[in-house]
Amino acid sequence: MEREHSIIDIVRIDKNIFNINYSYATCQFGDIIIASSDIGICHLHFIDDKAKALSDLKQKFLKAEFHHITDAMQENAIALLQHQQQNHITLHIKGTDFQLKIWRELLKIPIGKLVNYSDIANNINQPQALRAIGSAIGKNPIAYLIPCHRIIPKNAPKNNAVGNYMWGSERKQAIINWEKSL
DNA sequence: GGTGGTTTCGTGT
DNA sequence: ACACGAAACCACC
Repeated sequence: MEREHSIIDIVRIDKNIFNINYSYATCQFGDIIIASSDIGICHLHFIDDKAKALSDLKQKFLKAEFHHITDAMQENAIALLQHQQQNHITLHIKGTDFQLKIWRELLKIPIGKLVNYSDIANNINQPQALRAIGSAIGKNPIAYLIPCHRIIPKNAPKNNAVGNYMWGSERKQAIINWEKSL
């Protein structure tokens, strides 16, 4: 049997994280905060305000100690989202079984490809779970690397739209355009 | 062609 | 037990 090689894989957080490194950066789509445990990237958000971004992060991992450090895992992830390299990345995140299933499904969508919510529903054999899928995608904790920007409503092309996005449809459109131009 | 009600499922409360 | 969504579908206008 052929082993599946993915650039990105997901490990579920199954106990409290004690140490988290975080840093701020600017990428082609805006400012981000990125954080890592000793296992993998645990948080990546587009941000407007650093202080608020940090307090949101701390709120999510109440028992952890935070260190303002840029580590190799973060650098690796930032390089990957700028498509400057193809090293393997581990994401270390919280989620229900259903959410992890959806997020792993999103990781299969190639760069530049757009799919709709029905496609995802059919892929996981739950064609009626459309709204649940929308919610799960919206709760994705790792911006860009889990490519929620590649999911658009079924009639979006006809409406010349890209649908909703946690960090604004304009940014979603910008990311889609950028990937198309690669 | 557009609009509003209905179906449907996972989650947080 | 109940209400809420990053959806889709259908009937109706």
